[in-house]
Amino acid sequence: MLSKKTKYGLKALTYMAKKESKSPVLISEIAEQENISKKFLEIILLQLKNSGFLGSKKGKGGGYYLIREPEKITVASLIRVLEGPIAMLPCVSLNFYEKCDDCKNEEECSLSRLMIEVRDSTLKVLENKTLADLTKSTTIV
Amino acid sequence: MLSKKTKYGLKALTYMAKKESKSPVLISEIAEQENISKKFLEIILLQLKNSGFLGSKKGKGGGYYLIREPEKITVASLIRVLEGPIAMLPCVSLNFYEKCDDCKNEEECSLSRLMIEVRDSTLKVLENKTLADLTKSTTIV
DNA sequence: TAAAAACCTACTAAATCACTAGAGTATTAA
DNA sequence: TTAATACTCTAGTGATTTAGTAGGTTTTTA
Repeated sequence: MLSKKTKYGLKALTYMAKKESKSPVLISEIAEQENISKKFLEIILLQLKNSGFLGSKKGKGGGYYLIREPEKITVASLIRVLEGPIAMLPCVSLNFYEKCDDCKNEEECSLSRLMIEVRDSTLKVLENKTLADLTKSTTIV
Repeated sequence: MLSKKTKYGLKALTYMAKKESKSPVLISEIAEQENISKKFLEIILLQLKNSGFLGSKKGKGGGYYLIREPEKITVASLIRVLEGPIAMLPCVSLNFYEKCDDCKNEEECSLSRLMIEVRDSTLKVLENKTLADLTKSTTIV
């Protein structure tokens, strides 16, 4: 399960990507349009800025803006920043690997092979979807 | 991420499935062999019993035993009992559906189509893997 | 009847989640 | 230069979940 933070983050970015104009978008505008608590969204957008996805401008006419093109931002990379690992177990995570403390040795673990399979099938989807894909209307598909 | 409860549950069941003999297996034996806290494992196995995967016998010579054949128990069904939803968002879960409170209407949600895709690719793996698959050695594969 | 083993009740410390309050700081338009 | 704007930072909070622990009860078998 994704946390609300991740869900909100993805929605906010999608909202920003949908707007063609490159002028900064207000936190409050996104919060209102997407039904997200403004204060909570502040934290999320700041984190996305600190991880290099967003830029910001203070003062009147300010707001947040995408730094890279939506086509170049994979959903996988966003989930990793907002949520953490994508794998179901830390011991099969590519980016957040942690050793199992209950396993004698990893090669013998009955779960790891399966969990690697799940991870790879999830990544196949998430690494190939970008922010740009999220902006496309879903109703017709 | 799966909770330790789910991980332990899957490991414990795999351990039981690996033993050919149909005689009951002790909680303490599983706990020791799989490095799981015995008290915590009690809770887990009880839950698996209450959801119809295990039977039990009290007193000397007692223990837990699998009710169905390992080949007939999908990993997906176990995760659903131990962990809950497999989907990344409640609003795209097949078995634990919950409405989004921030979405105006679900058809327009930018995330749902993607999350359905992730769900289906995960299920494709988990619905087709059984406890019997988990008992097979992973080293040679 | 004694030991074994599952079962049950209750509790807990720590972490995480989903926020909220309020002050601070940088920018810009008037 | 002042006032408004809008991001930034610090701090805290209530609810929930996680991962257990303690200790006693019931049932079964030898």
